[in-house]
Amino acid sequence: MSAIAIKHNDEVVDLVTAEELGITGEEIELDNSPESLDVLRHSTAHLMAQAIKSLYPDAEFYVGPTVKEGFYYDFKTESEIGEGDLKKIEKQMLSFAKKKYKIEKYTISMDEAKEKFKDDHLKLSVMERIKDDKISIYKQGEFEDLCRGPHLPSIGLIRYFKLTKIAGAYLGGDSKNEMLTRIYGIAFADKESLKAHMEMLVQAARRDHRKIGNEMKLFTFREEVGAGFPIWLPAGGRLRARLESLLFKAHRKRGYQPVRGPEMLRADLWKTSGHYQNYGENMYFTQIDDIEFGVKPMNCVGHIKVYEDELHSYRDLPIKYFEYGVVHRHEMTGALHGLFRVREFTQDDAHIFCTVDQIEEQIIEVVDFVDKIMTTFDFKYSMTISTKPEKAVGDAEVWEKSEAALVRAMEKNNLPYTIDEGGGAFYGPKIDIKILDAIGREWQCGTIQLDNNLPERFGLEYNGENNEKIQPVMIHRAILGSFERFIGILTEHYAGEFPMFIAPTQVAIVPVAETHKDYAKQLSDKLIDINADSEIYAKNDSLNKRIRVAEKTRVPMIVVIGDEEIENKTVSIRDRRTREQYTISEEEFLKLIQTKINEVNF
RNA sequence: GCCGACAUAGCUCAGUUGGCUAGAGCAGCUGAUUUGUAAUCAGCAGGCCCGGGGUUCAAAUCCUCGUGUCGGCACCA
Repeated sequence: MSAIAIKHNDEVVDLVTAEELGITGEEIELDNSPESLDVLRHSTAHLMAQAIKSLYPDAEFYVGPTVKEGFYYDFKTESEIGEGDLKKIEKQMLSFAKKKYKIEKYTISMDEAKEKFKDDHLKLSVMERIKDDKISIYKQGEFEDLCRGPHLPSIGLIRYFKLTKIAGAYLGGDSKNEMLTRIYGIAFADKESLKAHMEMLVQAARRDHRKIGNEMKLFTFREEVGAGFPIWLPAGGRLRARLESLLFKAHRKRGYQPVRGPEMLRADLWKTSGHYQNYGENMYFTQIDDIEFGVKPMNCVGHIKVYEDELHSYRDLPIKYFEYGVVHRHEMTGALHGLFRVREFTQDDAHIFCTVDQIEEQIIEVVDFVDKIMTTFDFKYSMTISTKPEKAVGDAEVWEKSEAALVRAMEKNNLPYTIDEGGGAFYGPKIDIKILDAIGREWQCGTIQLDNNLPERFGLEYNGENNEKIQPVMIHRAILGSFERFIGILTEHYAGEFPMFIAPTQVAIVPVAETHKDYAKQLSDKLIDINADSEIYAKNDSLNKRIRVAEKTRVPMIVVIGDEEIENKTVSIRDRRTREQYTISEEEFLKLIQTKINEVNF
């Protein structure tokens, strides 16, 4: 093996550049190390561009970087390119690769470059973004492209790649600009890694909550109902109810009061809150008797009205209201995605009204709450504090105090966090919780936001020690984010194999023959008494078939009941994963289920 | 919203260059069988081929406008 690039002062430099500058460094070989793959994929992107150019001579190219999952190239052509054309492009790429063109490099001045590419409006707009007055050009065969590199010494080294997706993308990532065609691809140093990657994609697709939700009959969508409005089916309803009741208890323990605001409120209120002006595009409005109403996109206003229902003393604070709040948001059609992005969803929403001095302890409590939930579900998670943005409202001192409280809460609990400088909402700083699922994907779910704006707008107050009127701080927080999104994530996280305490059905009971049906029913009733749902598989099918079906429904536990079990008052348990069987007494079995259900407390 | 693809039975999918009564597997129903740990057998039923409109002697198939879904982009208090 020979080097494809070198590492000089921690920077990956390709061989032509190294020679040009007369520098040396640690050799990088063609393997699956991050540095090597980056070079390989970058060159593969160029090879793809070369193939596209030869197939579609009018094509103009924008940028072709490497990304987390491979590479892409943005380009423009008058021809229509569809998914079916990817194969054709791949073939062309291979035929170029076989010619083993060397990848050459030369440098020209910005002015020369502008002259050279004067008919290529995409290249010109790339150059606008470059500050340097020198432009390097990489060339392979007839094809050349301006690029910073680094690249492989020859395209002959590119063999194991695949074009994966074709899509549209706005020039410069701005929706005001024209749309280009983008093709995504992936490349590896060897065949096995490519194969493994493709297999990984298949596995990820198997976990897709839309697919599993359909198989397990958790939820569905219907064209005639409308896009983005999920329908919860019985199995999904049971799962969700379990989650709701666990969480309800957890809130009560922490002193939250269940409340409920109306689904629609007068538009004037949304003007007071600022939603009308700032969020109106995403809201649904209607008229009732000539009065305009807005369907709530958030629950805060309802909770504010609860707060306003009586006078509060500083002795009462903190006051915590929670609600499984159904909200409606007008998401754009293209954004809708299974349960992850819908137009109607239910938040596990709460608002804490407290004094400025209480912020820190409240944050600590919420963060602890978050931790309990996330570890219960085996999620790793990370937190980001977002601070004051340029466009912000409210008192500078309160901002400072609030931000400091968030940071202190993290530090005192020894919690790792990152800071997103200026990423806060206009009304206050926030902590976002990102969860990491079983296959390493990140999801934004929960959020904790400090708000001084709404208390101000609504003139909220409490009586202080000296009977003075003080404005409380409002903390918005959701831990799951929404039941829809969270259940979608859980589904993918567990690949549908939910743990006992939230599974739609805890036990599948399979009676061996018809004579054992009554006993199965009795057992099922006993399970209901301990809050476990079961399903009896007594259809006129072979035992094998019924066990197979039960396995496929992903119930956590299957018990088989026949003469022996009835005689000895036992159950024969079949473990879902290992397929092992063992027999325990009915009493032990019920206790086991009960423990498994109750062991979880947030 | 934008670019591209797709929409056939409850589900997963066939259906040729436009041409006979639109097929299969699973699920469902009926019957036989009563099963000891991953598919017993036979029969039956099931379709406005996403919805309008058009082209044609003839449309699931071609065109067009919607709706929905998928992959991205943009969006995401």
